[in-house]
This record gives sequence, structure tokens and C-alpha cells, in this order.
Amino acid sequence: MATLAPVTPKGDAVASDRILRAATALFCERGYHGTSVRTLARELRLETASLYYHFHSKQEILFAILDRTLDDLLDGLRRAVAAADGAESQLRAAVRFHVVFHARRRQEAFVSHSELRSLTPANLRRVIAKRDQYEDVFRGLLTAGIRGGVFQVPDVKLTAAAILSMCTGVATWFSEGGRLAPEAIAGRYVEVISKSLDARSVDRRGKGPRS
Amino acid sequence: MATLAPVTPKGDAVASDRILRAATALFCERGYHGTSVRTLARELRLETASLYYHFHSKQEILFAILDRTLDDLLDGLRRAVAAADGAESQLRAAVRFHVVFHARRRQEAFVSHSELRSLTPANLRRVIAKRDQYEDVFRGLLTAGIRGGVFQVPDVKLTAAAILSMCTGVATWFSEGGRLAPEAIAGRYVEVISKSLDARSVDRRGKGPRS
DNA sequence: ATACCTATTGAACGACCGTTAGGCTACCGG
DNA sequence: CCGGTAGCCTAACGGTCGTTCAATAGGTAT
Repeated sequence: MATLAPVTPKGDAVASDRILRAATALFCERGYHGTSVRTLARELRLETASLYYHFHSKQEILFAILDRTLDDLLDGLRRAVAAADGAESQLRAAVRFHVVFHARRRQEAFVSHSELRSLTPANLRRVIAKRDQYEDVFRGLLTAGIRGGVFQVPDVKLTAAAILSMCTGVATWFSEGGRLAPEAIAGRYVEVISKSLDARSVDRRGKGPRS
Repeated sequence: MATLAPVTPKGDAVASDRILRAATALFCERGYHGTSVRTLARELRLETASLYYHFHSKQEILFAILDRTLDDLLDGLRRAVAAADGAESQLRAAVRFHVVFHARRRQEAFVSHSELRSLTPANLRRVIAKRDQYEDVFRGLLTAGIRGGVFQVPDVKLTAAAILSMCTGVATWFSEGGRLAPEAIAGRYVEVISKSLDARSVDRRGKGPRS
């Protein structure tokens, strides 16, 4: 069925990209189920039916957004890590990349984790597979840092989840015209996370009597 | 309009609570717009129309969930803070409470921040006002700790956002039958956050050559 | 028995949903 | 000048949406 249908064609990336950009903004703002294809079409000054020339379904639009975003995330993360040496520097680079991405490409990043539940089971599986690869990079860096003696982390999985939650949260509140630029935020996050992982520091705290 | 309509009555909390519990589970799983009132009614073994005896609208159900959850959060936080002494202990108590709440009452907590965008503007305003109060407690504790010399934090607003993102994220991945109990997770989060805020530690790091 | 109140029901309302079929234009290679 | 096709259109399909309304059953107090 894909051979005769000119859906999602090769050379013409401009039209479907325009659709994906508008869909990303709307899905981010109102959610997938809260956005009708008519609303999306109106935003693009198109008729509803025209969208179906470029995509087979609304679901395919959502999947395309998430799939592309995950690809860019994974690719960017690997580049960032490859450009650094040693577990500590690499983790710092990874955190920096993650935060900057979630600020600069806030809408895509936000949709990519808020609309997971709106994916078809089959599509969800494919996206989750990529997300797992992404998280494994972080877990691997933590493990390497522990073995190298630079990190002191009682629970790698928990710590990775905590770090990623914190950094992903940037996509929730970041505002483009806001007080802080993506790089500034990333810098602070890198420092906070480095400090909390640092093996060189008293961990049994000799101070607070309670909790 | 509220006087003649027996909607959301006084003594009978059991029926509307049952509705709210089922709605919370469904909104958590599929989202507000992804859940129809027919689906909710079927889950409760009721007819669709019966729901409208207890609530005026689907929107009112959503608002009730968020409003109650925010009340419980704010109340619990204030109790936790009041039971501790000093900014550091109080912040640890606050973090502990926040994490345990987001694990134990995961669905409510998740819906309360994922479905903000599905609220009516008027309802959103009311919920946001409570959320701001909640976040202000954390910002206040950070500020107090800085003044007391126990915390070293370059940016209170940013740090509060980072801490809350991290702790709120627990509601995204926590699983009841999972490896870690809510208290165990909270304990780790408390340690990580305390360590990252600690004023007594080298902050200009003399080690890593690159960021 | 009567009157009232709580809780629920079946049936329907108009609006909107995602999707499709088929036709119209404009351009492009021959 | 002509066939093909990329891109968009109008119109409509069956279905589901949130919501309403009159009717009904059971309980309790008078």
C-alpha cells in the first residue's frame, strides 16, 4: 500500500515538516486527544482532508514527532559523550546536552514524554526502545564513574531516574524569553548534579540530628 | 444554582469519592481528553447520566481531583515543615514528604500536573494559586538556609524548580510493587539533594579540566 | 398512605470526531 | 499539446462526544 500512495514522500520535506511543527505546538499545548485534525488543519490554513495526503493518520503524525525527537536526542547525546573524556566529563556533557535540548526544543521534548500514552502499542514499543537506549547511556556513565572512583552513588537506576527527571523537567517550565538562557540553566544543572555525585565529600553527614 | 441542586452533597462522600478515584485512575492512564464520561461510567458500573447527579460536568471532576490533591499536598507539606527545626531539617522533611506523597498517591499527583492544561482558565487560576503557595514553601526554605549559611545556592528559583522537578518525577515512574518503597526512595532523594545544597564543600571544583 | 428526597435510568440532543472518496487545479517532461 | 501527478479541495461517512431531561425505584419521616 505504501508504493502507490505518495504519503510521506522523499524530496518534499517542507510540507510535512510544516505539519509536524504545527502539530508539535498544538500537542504540547492541548495534548494529542485535545487536538483535533480540524484544529491542526485550520492552524496550517489547510482543509482537513489535505493533511491525509501527507500522513495516513493523526497517530502517524504523533509517532513521527516522537520518533524524530528520540533520534535527535540519541544522536546528540552520543556526540556529546564522544567529545568528552572520562566518566565525569562525559556525564557533565550528557547532562549539559540533555538540558539544552529540553530548553531549545522544548515543545518536541515535552510532547515526547507527555504523549507516550497516546501512542499505539506498536508505536509505543518502538519509541520506548529508543528511550531505553538513551537512558542506558546515563546509567552506563554512572556505572563507569563509580568503578573509576569519581562518583559515589548507592543506586544507579534510581540516580539515573532522578537526574533525568530533573533535567527533563526543564521542558515543563522553560520559557524562551525568560530570565535564563538554555546554556545558563544547563551550567547550573551540571554543577548541582556533579556535586551530588562527587565521591570526594563527606557523605555521612556529621551535622543534622534529625531526618 | 448550588442551593437547589443536590450535586456534590454533604454527608454522602462515598459515591462521589468512588467517582473521583476511578476518574483519577483513568485520567492518569489515558488523559482527560482521552477518557470519555461513558468509559468512566462503565468502569463504575453506572450509566453515563448518573455521573451528572454527582458532578455538573466532566471538567468539575477534573477540577475536584486537582483541587483536593493540592489541598492535601499543601497541608501535608506545612505539617512536615512544622515538625522540623532549622532550614536544613525542614527542607529535608519537605523533600521527604513530597517524594513519599508522589509515590503513595502517584495517580493523583501525576494527574495534578499532567492535566493542568485541560483545566478551564478559571479553574487553572485557582489550582495554580495553590501550586504557587506550595512552591513558595520550598523557595522560602532555600532562602532561609542560604541566610543561615547551611546552603550554598546560586539561584533559588532555579534550584527550587530543579528539586521539585526531580521529586515530582517520581510520580512518572514509581511502581507500587517495585524494588523500592516510597520511604527508601525519599531517603535517597533527601541525601542527594542535601549533598547538592551543602555549603560545607568545595564548590569550585579543582579537578575536571573541562566542563 | 402520603410526601419527599436520593440515586439511578433510558433515550435522546446537537456538535464534533477521524477518515475517505472523488474531483479540481497547476505544473512538468515528452 | 498532452498525460501524469503533486497538492489541495468539497462533501460526506459512521461513530462518539459531553450533556440534558423526564421517568422511576427505594427509603425515610410524617
